[in-house]
Amino acid sequence: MEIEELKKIQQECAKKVIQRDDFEKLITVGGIDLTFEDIKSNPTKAWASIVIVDINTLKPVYEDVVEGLVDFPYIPTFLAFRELPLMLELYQKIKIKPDVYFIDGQGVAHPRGCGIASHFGVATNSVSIGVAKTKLFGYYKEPEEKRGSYSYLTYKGSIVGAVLRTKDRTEPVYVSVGHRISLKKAIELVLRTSIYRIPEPTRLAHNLLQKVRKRLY
DNA sequence: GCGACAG
DNA sequence: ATCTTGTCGC
Repeated sequence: MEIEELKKIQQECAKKVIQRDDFEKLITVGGIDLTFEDIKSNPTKAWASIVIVDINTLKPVYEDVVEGLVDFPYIPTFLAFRELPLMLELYQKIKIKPDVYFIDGQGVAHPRGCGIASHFGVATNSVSIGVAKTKLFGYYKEPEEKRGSYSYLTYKGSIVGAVLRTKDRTEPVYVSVGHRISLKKAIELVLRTSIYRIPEPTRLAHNLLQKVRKRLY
């Protein structure tokens, strides 16, 4: 498929994104992550996992894994075309749906307004938030060193996300609206679910995958 | 033209 | 994302 067509898909997706709170409750949070058996080869075997935690205890209440083949390469700004298919398989498989999903990567903090977190939210019509470890798009000033402080990610005068410190004196994470939630709530939720730098749902989903990849699970 | 560039 | 042990700092 041509790159231009993929751009159009992202532009259409961006039009559907809802950047305001559109949910009843926010009790369970699911973190989704992917890992690859051999990132050098294409296609490569991969696994997607989800760990759902209760917002009050931050303890897992459900976890699941799916295995599949990924044949699309990693191309900056087109991550969704590589990782979304397996995430959607996982979505279909899970017996319990969380109230909100944390997706590794950007939401609307994307050149065409539809990073993988927004793409996932729109595709499944669910509430989603993008939580990335590094920046893809936008400008910002370094937030204060204390946990909870943040600065906005901006582009051409508009706010596209936030750079949030989830732990004192630790590198911040990049939060942006995925779908059906406001940036304000997204920031609050990521902070509330963070004990370490990476919020618990995502951190646990990542840990689970490391075990799966090493056949320890 | 040059630099940046989620995972 | 992944390859990898020890090591520095809270």
